[in-house]
Amino acid sequence: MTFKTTQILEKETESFDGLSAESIDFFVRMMSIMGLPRSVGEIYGLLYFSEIPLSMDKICLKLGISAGSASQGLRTLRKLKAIKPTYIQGERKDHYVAETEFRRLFSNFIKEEILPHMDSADERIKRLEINMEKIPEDKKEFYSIRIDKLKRLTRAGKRLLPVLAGLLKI
Amino acid sequence: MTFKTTQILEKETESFDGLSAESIDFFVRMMSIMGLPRSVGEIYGLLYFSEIPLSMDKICLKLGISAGSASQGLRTLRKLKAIKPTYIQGERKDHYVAETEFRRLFSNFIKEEILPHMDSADERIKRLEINMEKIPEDKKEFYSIRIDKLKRLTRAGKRLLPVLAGLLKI
DNA sequence: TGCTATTTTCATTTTTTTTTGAAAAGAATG
DNA sequence: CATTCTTTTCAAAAAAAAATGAAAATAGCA
Repeated sequence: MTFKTTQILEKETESFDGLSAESIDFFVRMMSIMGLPRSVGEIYGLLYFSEIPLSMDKICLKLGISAGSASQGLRTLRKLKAIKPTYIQGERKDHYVAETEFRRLFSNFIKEEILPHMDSADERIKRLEINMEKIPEDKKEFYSIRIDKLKRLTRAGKRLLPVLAGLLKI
Repeated sequence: MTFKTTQILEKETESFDGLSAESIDFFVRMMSIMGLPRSVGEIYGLLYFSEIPLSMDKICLKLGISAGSASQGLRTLRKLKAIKPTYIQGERKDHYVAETEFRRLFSNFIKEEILPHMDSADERIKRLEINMEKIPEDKKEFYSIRIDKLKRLTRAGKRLLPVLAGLLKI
């Protein structure tokens, strides 16, 4: 007893079951902690609990999102290697399955989304040091201690974050 | 040669120097990665490079932000223990200094902002399992493998994240 | 207690982010 | 290589998040 659009004849249902709904909810929240938009979590959540690879238009249909959103979301998930394009015999459209190894997912998230910020942080610290030159001698100590802390922070971040994903055995 | 408002007579300058500007820039970006609003980064960045404790109205004045923003931002920073209220002899206003031990800062961030999400994730997983009951026997394996992965993910998160801050020696 | 200084709250406004949808670009097929 | 199917792009719309500012609440002092 599933809803079908009149325009397109589909073999699969257009709506999703309770399991998918909960899964989508789960990943929408998780991705939102990671600063990723709702649509990205929705797509991943749908794929995570799908036994078969889904095409973009099926994703739009099931989630009720626009082609633009789906295209953007799939791009983001591809970049994070959170989904895999899968060849389907005799199908023209791309089909996607979820990458379920979270270790890989987080490792890519750190590499793509966090570490680049660390590099630009380094540049900002360099500019801080340039500004230090104008500081009177007697006040330099306070500032250089603080700048040192920032340096150690970015160094620790760059070292620690990649290790973090490695500790996940999932 | 500093700008002074006509209404309020101040001993300190209202504008901030290049060092503060870079510091604010640094923390605005860092906090934004952590999902915290601009104003929070601005306040922390200002305090981080201030030799003296600052009152809320001084913060508003220096950053050009509203009282509401400052109040909200200070509340957030207090909750994260990223700033310390400091008693100043003969001053009625609260004054704040930055907590510069990043370890403590991140540890509180994880405790306050991340771990609560893990708990609600657990509840969503419970709901997933309830939905499992309606799944036909022959399809159960696929779904229970995936649910298991989610369980292990939240368990790993709850164990790993608190350790992470401990690894920082800053 | 009453007065004043300070901080918080919150409805409204502003800004930023995300989504939409239609047009453009890019494949694949016959 | 022309046609059709599919995906991407991007300006505009919608939604979400953050900031404002004035009123309310709170705290400190005489």
